[in-house]
Formats: sequence, C-alpha cells, structure tokens
Amino acid sequence: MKKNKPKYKQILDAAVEVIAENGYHASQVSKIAKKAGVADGTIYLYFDNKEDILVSLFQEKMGQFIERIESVIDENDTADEKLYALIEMHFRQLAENHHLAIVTQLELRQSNKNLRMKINDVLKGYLALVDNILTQGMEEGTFHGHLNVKLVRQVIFGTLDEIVTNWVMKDQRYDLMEQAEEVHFVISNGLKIHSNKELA
Amino acid sequence: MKKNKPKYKQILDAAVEVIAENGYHASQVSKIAKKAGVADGTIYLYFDNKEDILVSLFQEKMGQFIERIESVIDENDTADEKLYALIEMHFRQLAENHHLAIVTQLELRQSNKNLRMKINDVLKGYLALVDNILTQGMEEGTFHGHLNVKLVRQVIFGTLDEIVTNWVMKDQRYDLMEQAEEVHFVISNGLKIHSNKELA
Amino acid sequence: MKKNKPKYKQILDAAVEVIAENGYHASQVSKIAKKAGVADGTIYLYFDNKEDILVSLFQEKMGQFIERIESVIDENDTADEKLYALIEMHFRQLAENHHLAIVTQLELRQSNKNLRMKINDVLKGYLALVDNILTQGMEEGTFHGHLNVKLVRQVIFGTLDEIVTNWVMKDQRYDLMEQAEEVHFVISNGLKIHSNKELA
Amino acid sequence: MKKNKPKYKQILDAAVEVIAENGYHASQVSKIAKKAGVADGTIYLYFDNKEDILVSLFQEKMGQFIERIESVIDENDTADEKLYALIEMHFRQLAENHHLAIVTQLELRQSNKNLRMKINDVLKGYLALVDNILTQGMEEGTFHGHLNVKLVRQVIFGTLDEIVTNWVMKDQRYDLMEQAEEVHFVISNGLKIHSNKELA
DNA sequence: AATGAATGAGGATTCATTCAT
DNA sequence: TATGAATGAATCCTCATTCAT
Repeated sequence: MKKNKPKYKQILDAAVEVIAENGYHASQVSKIAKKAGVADGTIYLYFDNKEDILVSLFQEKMGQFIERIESVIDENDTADEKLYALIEMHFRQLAENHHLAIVTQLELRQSNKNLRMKINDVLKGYLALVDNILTQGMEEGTFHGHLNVKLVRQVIFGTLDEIVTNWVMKDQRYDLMEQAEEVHFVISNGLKIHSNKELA
Repeated sequence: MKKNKPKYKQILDAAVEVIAENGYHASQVSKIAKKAGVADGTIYLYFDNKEDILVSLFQEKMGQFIERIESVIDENDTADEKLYALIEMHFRQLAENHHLAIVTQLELRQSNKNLRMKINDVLKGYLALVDNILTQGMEEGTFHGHLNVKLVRQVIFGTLDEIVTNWVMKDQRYDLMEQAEEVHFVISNGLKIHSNKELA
Repeated sequence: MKKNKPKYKQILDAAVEVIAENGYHASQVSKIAKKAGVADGTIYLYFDNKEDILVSLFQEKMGQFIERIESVIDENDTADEKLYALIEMHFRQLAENHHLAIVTQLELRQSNKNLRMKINDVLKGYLALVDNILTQGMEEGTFHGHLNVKLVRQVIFGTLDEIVTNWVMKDQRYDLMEQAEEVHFVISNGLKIHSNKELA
Repeated sequence: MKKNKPKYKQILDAAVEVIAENGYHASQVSKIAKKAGVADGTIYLYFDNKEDILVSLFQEKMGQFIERIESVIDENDTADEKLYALIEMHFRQLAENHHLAIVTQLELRQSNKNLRMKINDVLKGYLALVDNILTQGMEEGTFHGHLNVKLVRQVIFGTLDEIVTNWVMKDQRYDLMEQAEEVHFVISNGLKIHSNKELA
C-alpha cells in the first residue's frame, strides 16, 4: 500500500508547506518534489497527477481532522457539550497548524470544480458528525424538535468555516480559540428550546 | 468616466455570462471580448487587466446587490424584521440571477488570494448592514446585549453564504427562497433574549 | 485564407530546413519558430499543433511535386514517354532540393501511424498519375493488356521511392538523375509487350 | 554467449508482440519487460539500451528470414525460378507472421536515422541473395546482360517492400501470397531478354 | 543474476497583454 | 477609439537508465 510508505506522507507534508508558502498557483510539482527531497518523477510513483496530490492531501489531513474531532466528541455526553467539543476542536486543530489552515481555507478553494467535488465528498464525514449531534440533541429534548438537520448543519459548518477563513485572511493575528465559547453560545442558543430567561 | 460608457457594462455582463458558462479558468479575455462584441484590445481601454475585470464585476454587481438589500431593510422597523428582510433579499437576488450566483459562489472563489482580498473590501458594505441590524437589535433589547458584533456578523454571513453555495453546487435544483424562514428562525433564535417558552 | 499569408509558407520552409538539419525528433516547435523568425505562439495562429505543421508541409510540398510531374507528363504523348517523364521529374525534383529529400524520405517516416495515414492520402494524387499512364499504355497496346494496375503502381512507386531513399541514405553522394534512364528501362521493359528481339 | 540464453530470445519475442500491439512509440522498456516476465533492470543485462533491443530484434528475425529464403532458393536451378522463390518466400514469411510484418514494415521505420542505418546493414544479406540471382541470370543469358545490379536490386527490394507495406497498412485484409505470381511476372519480364512474342 | 524504486532531463502549448495601424 | 496579429514566458509528466540490495 503506497499510502503507508514514508515517501507518501513526506510528499504530502511538503505539498502543504509549499502551497502555504507560495500559494496554490505558484506551487509547481518540481517545488514540492524539491521540498520533499525526492526527484520530480518520484512524485508520480505515488500520485497519478498534480490534482491527485491535492485530493490526497485533503483526504489525509481532513481524515485526521475529522477523526480527532470524533474522538473528543465521544468523550462528552450531552449534545450541547458535544457541540462545544466540535467547535473547540475544529478551531484548535487549525489554530495549531497554521500551514494547514492556509491551505484548506484559502488555497485549496482555488481548485477547479472537479477537485472541489472530491473535497466535498471528504467533508461528508464532518457533516455526519454534526448530524449525529443534532439528532441526539433533538432526542434529548435539548434542541428544538423540528430542526431541519440538513439546513442546520450548513449553518454550523458555514459559521465555523467563515470564522476560520476570516482569521486566516487576517493573517492569524488574533487567537482563534478564544472565539469558541462565544460561537458556541450563539449557535447553541439558536438551537435550544428556551423555557425561561436564561440569558442574563 | 469610463464606468458610464455602454461598453463598460457590456463587457462586465459578457464576463458574467462567459464565466458562468465556461467556468473561471476557461474564461479567457478573448472569449469575454467576443461575447461582448468588441476586440480583445478594446477590453484594455476599459480595464487595467483581467483581474480588474473580475474585481469591477464584483463591485458593480455586489454594489447593486447590497443597495437592494439596504432599501428593503429600510422598509422594515424592528431589528428582527430587518434581519428577515436581509436574509430574504440575499436569497432572492441570487435565486433570480442564476449566472451571477454561479459566478459569485463558485467561480470567483477560484481567484488568487490578492483578488479575494479586494472582494472582501466590497463585502464590507454588506457587513455594515448586518452590523446596523445587530446594533439596533441590542438597543431595542431584542437581541442579547453582549453580542460580539464582529463575530456574529461572521455567523450570519457564513451561514447565508454556505447555504447559497450548497444550493448552487446542487445545481440549484431546489427552491432557495423556501429556506429563508427557517434560516431566519435559527439565527434569530440564537440572537434573541428568551424570557419564556416561546418555541412550541 | 491562412495558407496564402506569407508567414504560413515562411513557417513551412523553416520546418523543412530544421527537420532536415536536426532530424525529426530533435525538431522542436521553438526551433522552427526561431528559424522562421516568429514567436513560438505565432506558429499556433497558422497551425493547430505540431503534427499539423508536418501534414501541411507534406501537403504543400508534395502537392507542388505532383503538379510539376503532371505538367511535364502532359507535354509527352506516348505512355512510355510519360513514364520516363514521371521518373525523370520524380528524381529531378528531389535531387534539386536536398532538404526536402531528407525530410520526405527519412524524417517524415518517423511519424506515427496517424500522420502516415494522412501522408498516404496525399500520395493518392501521385498514384493517380501512374494509373493514367498505365491505362493509356494498355490502350495504346504498348503495355501488356492484363496488367494489374493497383499492383504495378506499387512496383513503380516502391522502386522509385527505394532508389531515392538509398541515395539520401548514402548522403546524396552520387548523381540521382543518372539513374533515371536505367530505371525507366527496367520498368518499361517489364510492362511492355515484346514482339521481337529488341534488346540488343 | 548471451544470445543463446533463454531470456535473450524471451525478451526479443516480447518486444515483437509489444511493438505490434502498441506501436513503436508506446512500447516502453517496462512494457517489454513485463511481457517477457522479467524486471526492467534485467533487460539491461542482455541489451545495451533500448535501441539495441530493436537492432537485435531485427538481426535475429531478419537473419532467420534471409536464411529461409536462401534455403528455398537453393532448391531451385534457374535464376528465374530462384527469383520466383525469393518473392514467394518473402511474402510467405511475412504473411505467416502478422506481428513481425507490422513491426518490420511500419513500426521499426519510426526509428531514428541511426537505427535505420543499422537495419540497413542487416538487409545487406538479403541484397546479396538478390545479387546472386541477378548475376546467375545474366550468366545464364536469361537476364539482360547489361543490368546495373546495384540498381536492379533496389527495384526488386523496393517493389516487394512497398507491396508488403501496403498490405500491412490495409490491415492485411487480402491475400498477400496471391500477388507473388504477378509481381514475379512484371519483374522477371523487365529483366529478361525478349526474343519473340512470348507474352500472349 | 535479478530486482524495481528512484532518477531527472526535456518540450508542446496557452493566453494575458501590447502596439502598429 | 478600436482593432487583432503577434508575442513569449511558463510547467506537468514520461520513460530510458541506474544501482543498492
């Protein structure tokens, strides 16, 4: 299996760095090869073409991203706690990996429609996590019972994505993690059933 | 003023059509010129370069987009009604202009970082509208008084943007306008101060 | 019509020279452009791609080649005289244009099957000339009446082609024209009806 | 001696198959290695480089080709009978080995000048056979006494080669062997001394 | 003898922009 | 103003060959 060979990961890591530093369109295959310490041709022993590098990069990194969120979610019990854990881990992972944040929020979006369709496939795993939290919340009675799950997950993903993108475009000059609590408050508040003046 | 000459708008309209039909990367200057009915060189009498066409396109179309939302907002009184008007008009305008929706939600995002910085400038006018609604809502006592405006506007824009993008990527196969009410509910609910069991 | 513009012929002439001097595989488009005194991109205003240069080259040069043979044939009366004229002109034209001879006999044969199919189309005009001579000869009673025309034209073309190729591969060190008479004798002799001891 | 080891012939046979099936330019060394059931590197234990494979292929196959023609020639007495035997065997061997016919008539011609010079060396053995027949014919008095042997062998080889190539390019759709008699007639007729009306 | 992972040189083509008319 | 022919920089990928094992 090629994906387990050291050079596979070596090339993907080089790709993240090169793209983050040079931008998507200035990231030539030869630059990635050089950074990875392999010959240009070696790239093609592990990837079909340049696009395949990018798709694989997203699959690999986003796969880990989702797995880590999932494992933290599992440590929590209530839907609301899980929601907070998702937001916190979403922000934490990108805050801790500046290069990856630049690549996923800015550079990879410059790809063509075909590539973005494949990226969307990977994101389905993320959306499934959100769906589970929402469903649990509705069963618990915490969240409003008539939520349109397909819509609300777009609210949640759209919100988090926009906040991270803004942070990246502002050159990551402020603390992304600090936003987690407030973001959670607004979203959670929007989903909950309110029985009394709970927001002092 | 070049912006008032007929060929200026003629070229921008051609650009929207060409980009919507061919995609960002297959939209050569020569194709836009042909669709606009002018020579390639003529483009450069009205625009500095290709990027300038795209920025101008965004400024022109998004300027109108924002103006129309603003005028509808002004017809409403309460912050919550204004919020609904904003969401409704945001969706309505893109639902009514399929080509523009494709261009703003998908194709123009493939531009480089530099272009997207300029696009963000144009969006400041939109965010100002949101800010005003939020401020009014807090003054009214409708919205929670400690809202972080800079954060909440990202929640709102991120949500609306994600929902429209999903609709475009699903080839606009369902009715975007139908989502307005539910989206407004979730956002509004998240911003409001809740004093009693109002959600049955 | 692009074929009548000066740069069209300019590029084809450059292609003949470059291919003759460097060989087919070492004849980069940029080399042809340089020799033609135009930019690389200009080539593509006149030709679809590199293969199109080669096909056009063959069509243009071989078209003239065939026309000239035809006009000399027309100046002769008997089939046998016409046969001699064909052989003589076939040799003469290639003997007078060393570069073209190298290109048609050696370099262009290195092309792929697709290109050679197109080249074969052009050669049909040549074969038609041969056919006419043979038919006339049979009607005249000069040539044997039961000749298989499709076969004999292969004998004639194969013979002339092989002789020219040999001459080119021997670096054109001897006089090709001198061979015309003897070649004509063998071919003509093979086609004729012999009624008495005519070959002393 | 490498030439007698089983892998040597194994690789050459694989080369013929691969080239016939894929065409000259799509016949990578790795493809030949795979078909031969050896590793890429193993090829270089038996051949200096790719060109050496092709030259060796031609030498090996053409050597057998010539030997077989020679042995059949030897079974005949008169020059004219020998000429017929040569033509018949030339056609027969290629008709019976479709792959080899494709390789020698079409694919190997796409090689560069250098390779074709080496191929020509191999063909000298063939031309020697022709020379012997011509010389015998002239001594016998069957063939015209003043034949330019070097020229006539080009007539003969050029004719046969062209006829086989046409047959291959027409996808071997008709019976090549059927042509032998008529071809022999035309060539033989062209070489003979004619003393009376022998062609009815 | 045999392997096969790794190497790295090399080239056709596109398209934003210019400038002589 | 308007034209459009001409420019030329820039890059992904293939594949013959090597060499450590």
